[in-house]
Amino acid sequence: MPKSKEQFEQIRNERKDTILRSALNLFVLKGYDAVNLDEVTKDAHCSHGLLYHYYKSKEELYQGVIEQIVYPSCKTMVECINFDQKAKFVIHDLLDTVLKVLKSPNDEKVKELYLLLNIHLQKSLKVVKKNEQGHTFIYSTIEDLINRGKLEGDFNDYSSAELSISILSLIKGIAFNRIHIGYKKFVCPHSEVIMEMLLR
Amino acid sequence: MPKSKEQFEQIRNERKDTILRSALNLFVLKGYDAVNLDEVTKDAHCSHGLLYHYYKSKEELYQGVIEQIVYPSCKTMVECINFDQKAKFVIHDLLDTVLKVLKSPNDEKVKELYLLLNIHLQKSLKVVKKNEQGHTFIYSTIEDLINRGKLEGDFNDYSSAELSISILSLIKGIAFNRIHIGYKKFVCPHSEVIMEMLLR
Amino acid sequence: MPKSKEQFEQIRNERKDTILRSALNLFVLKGYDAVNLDEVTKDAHCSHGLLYHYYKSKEELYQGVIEQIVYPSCKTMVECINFDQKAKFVIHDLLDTVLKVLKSPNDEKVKELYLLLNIHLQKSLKVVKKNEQGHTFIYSTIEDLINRGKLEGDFNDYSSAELSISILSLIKGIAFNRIHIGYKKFVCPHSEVIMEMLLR
Amino acid sequence: MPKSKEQFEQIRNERKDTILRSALNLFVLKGYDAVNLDEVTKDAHCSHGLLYHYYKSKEELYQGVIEQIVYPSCKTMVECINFDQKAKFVIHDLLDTVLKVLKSPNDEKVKELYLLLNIHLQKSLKVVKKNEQGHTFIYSTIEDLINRGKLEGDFNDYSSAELSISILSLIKGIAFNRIHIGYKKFVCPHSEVIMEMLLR
DNA sequence: GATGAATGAGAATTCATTCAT
DNA sequence: TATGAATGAATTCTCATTCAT
Repeated sequence: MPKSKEQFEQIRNERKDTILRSALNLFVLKGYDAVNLDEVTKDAHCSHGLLYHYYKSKEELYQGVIEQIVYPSCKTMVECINFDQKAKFVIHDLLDTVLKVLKSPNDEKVKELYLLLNIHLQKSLKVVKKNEQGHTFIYSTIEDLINRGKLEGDFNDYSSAELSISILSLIKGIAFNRIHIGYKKFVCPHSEVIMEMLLR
Repeated sequence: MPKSKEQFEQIRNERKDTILRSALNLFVLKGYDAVNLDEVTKDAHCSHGLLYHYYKSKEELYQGVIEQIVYPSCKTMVECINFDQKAKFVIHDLLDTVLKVLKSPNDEKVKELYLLLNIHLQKSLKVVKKNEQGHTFIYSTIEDLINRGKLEGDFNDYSSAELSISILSLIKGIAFNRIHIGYKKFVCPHSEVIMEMLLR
Repeated sequence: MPKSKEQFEQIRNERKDTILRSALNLFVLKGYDAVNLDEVTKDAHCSHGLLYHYYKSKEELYQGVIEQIVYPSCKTMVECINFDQKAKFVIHDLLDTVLKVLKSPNDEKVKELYLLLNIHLQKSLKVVKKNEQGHTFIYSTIEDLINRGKLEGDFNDYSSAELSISILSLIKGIAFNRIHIGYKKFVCPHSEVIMEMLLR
Repeated sequence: MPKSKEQFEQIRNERKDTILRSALNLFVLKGYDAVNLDEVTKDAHCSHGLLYHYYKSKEELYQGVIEQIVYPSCKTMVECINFDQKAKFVIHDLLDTVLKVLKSPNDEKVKELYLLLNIHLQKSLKVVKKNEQGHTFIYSTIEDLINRGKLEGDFNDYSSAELSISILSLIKGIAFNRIHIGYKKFVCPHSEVIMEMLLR
């Protein structure tokens, strides 16, 4: 008697998730090109065949990581933020959310965030091209918030583009440190330090 | 008419330099692993044989890039800074120097700076291990300056480690943008914006 | 209400037939090596497990196609021909039978015929080796008929081997066209044209 | 002192030719899909790397075989035919040329001819798509000749399409036999037998 | 009888590196 | 010094086949 559709579905999802987790981990630590699929299959305790059963190529595996893990997870992170407050509080909350993740010992979350901020490192990959808008979306969201904050009289007069780039560059750099230095040695700036760049 | 020793020496150096330049360019744009030496030789208009005549391996080529181009060039950038002023002026000058490079259309200099800030991306390479101190040296230099600035009463009370990491992360992130967005679209923050994080 | 043995038997046979049909179709269109069993299972709406339940290997599947479908079907085609007439009428009838199949829009029959004529394309397969006699049987049947036709004074004096090879090569080639050009564009020669090669 | 351009060119061409010859041979005998590149490299006494140095993929190798060997060779075969005679003589000459090749013990030429007539077996390959016109060109050339022959009063009244397809199918089938049966057992029809189909 | 996840050997492809000249 | 052909190990990817249920 064959398994029910639901049973198969579950097996599939669990296996795919294991594979994606291993892949995420390695992609973050070594970079797309330096990862070889042997490592991934070993880490995920599966055969090459199975990996290719689920993902047609290395590139699709990367895409799976981004779309199945990174995006949903990062969406959840942001969802609890109230965008109806004054802009300075929104940005402060965003920074706090991000820094909280980075300060936590939960490497999984950190890696997801890192990858979100650094997908475009692999410029030649389709997923990346496909989501370039996604990336500019983040930028313009921040920029809009900064503009709002200026109208609300809280932020200084430097150009919003300049300020948003500074904020995001900073976060990206910090995430990078967190990954490559590790939880223990990592020193995390307070959100207030960063807010200094914006506040008048 | 046989060439003199000096002439040979010069040809040698010019060829090596061409190769290093091509390599630098590609390493920055694609990352160490994604670069294949065929591209390098094509870009440098030389044969595989010649490349291997000068550099024993891909890794040594990378090392050559770092030690023959990146370090000397970055040293020069910093040399004109007067470290005897008050710390806040030193840091301001440093930021100005860096931002000036990033704002200029001179991609060569930008790439050198970018690589300086991101060598440690290739953790497995010998050069990188060898120069980890180099990297920590940059951090501690900044941290020392910040400590001095605090004593001089100019900087706020956030931990110096935190502040130096913020500053460097920020610069790294900005350099990244400059590289991947290109000269034309690049928006560069003023050093004053960055100084806001430090000043009380 | 449990199914009776006959019902099971029927389900079995229907399933096997669906699989063989899909396989036949793909083998004809793409050739043995280019077919992968995934396509077959998808086309036949069955699982890998089931396919392997019925046929122990790709090769046995091919064999099944030949022995369960191609041979019986082609036997039937020929059965209605009266071999007691004069040879020239037998050959004419054979040609007409074959050309009628090729001219009809019934792709199934066309494919069966095509495979009959081209089994030996897959020289390494067991079925093919096993049935090489089958193939030479066709040749010698034609050759015998031609010999008879000569004695009956109807055919010209070219060697029978030569003539039988010509006839069969021609049919094979036409069948090939029918398959790869499709029903609509296919132009079919009249049996009389072909008979011209034989008649004195 | 490096080799001169001409020397390199010659080495290249010799090696490429060896590889193409091995490939041609195997493609003809086993079919595109059944050939594995290991056999090719072994047969050509070269490494995988070298094969890929010259041909970017299995498909390009096939293309090389067609364009570098098959086409030029077949062009040469046809070139010595005088197209200014009466159509029936042109066709007769064409048939003679082809049959002469097939009857000769020179397998190389036979294989080239075989591949010319059967490229379209690999429908999915680019070369084949690209040269579909090439194939229809052959058909229409023959058809035109037959039309001319009709006007000249030499050929019968069956449709030219039908006649040209018959002629070509026949040749294709005979070539097939020659390849798979081998020089020794091969029985070749006289061009006169074939002409019977056309002549009134 | 039936399912589709899982395997692994083997095929295609890439690329750092060597070598003869 | 300089060339580019040549290598082969490593990597990506495919697919016939097995297996637990």
